Amino acid sequence: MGGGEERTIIVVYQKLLNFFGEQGWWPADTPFEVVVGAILTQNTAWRNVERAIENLKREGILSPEGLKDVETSRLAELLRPAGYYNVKARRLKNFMDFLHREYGGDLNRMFSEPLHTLRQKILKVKGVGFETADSILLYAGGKPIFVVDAYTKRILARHGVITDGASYQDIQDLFMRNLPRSVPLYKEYHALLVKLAKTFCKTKFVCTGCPLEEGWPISNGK
DNA sequence: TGCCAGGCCGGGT
DNA sequence: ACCCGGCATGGC
Repeated sequence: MGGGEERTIIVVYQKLLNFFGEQGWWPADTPFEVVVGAILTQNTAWRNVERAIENLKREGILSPEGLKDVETSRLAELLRPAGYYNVKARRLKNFMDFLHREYGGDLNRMFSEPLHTLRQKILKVKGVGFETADSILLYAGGKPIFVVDAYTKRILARHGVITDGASYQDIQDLFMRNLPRSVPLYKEYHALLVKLAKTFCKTKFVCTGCPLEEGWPISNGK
């Protein structure tokens, strides 16, 4: 680590971008769909989230009004393929309550709030933790905040950049103090880490063919 | 078949 | 300030 920290963070990005190319995240048609997807993808395979979102679209309720008005039990049934459907129905409802109560159901109004204020408020919504909040802020709101997920932790830990005990804030700070404050960069970097994990880290313990292994900046850099 | 997936909450140390 | 069990479907 030491003085190589900044270089490490940037070199990893360059390697990933060079290897995989632009990812163009988040996979959604609208900012509202990003919000819904961020909650539904909690500890869940994205393919299953897509099915649930398809259900919401088919029923014509993928909107602040639609999700506010739908019966929670019916919403849960539509979310079934995404798993944890009772929990997630409640969490979507919680966020809708918040959105309508504070901003009249208008995402643009919500995102007009200053980043730090908004982040604290979103984190108070039951069912929205650090990753979900930051995903919403970055990918739906275009706010400059770096998203840390299980993949990010696993990849950094495996390559000795962090220790297992590193907190969300530790890791987020690591990225944000070593990168320019750029929304497109934050978006792309996180997307590339997910791409890397999905491609080469099939389980928590196996990581074969990882493009970071060759010439890993920790070992060669310095 | 069992383990895992783009977490989070509530209760217990 | 951590640590754990619970929540649930679909893919490999």
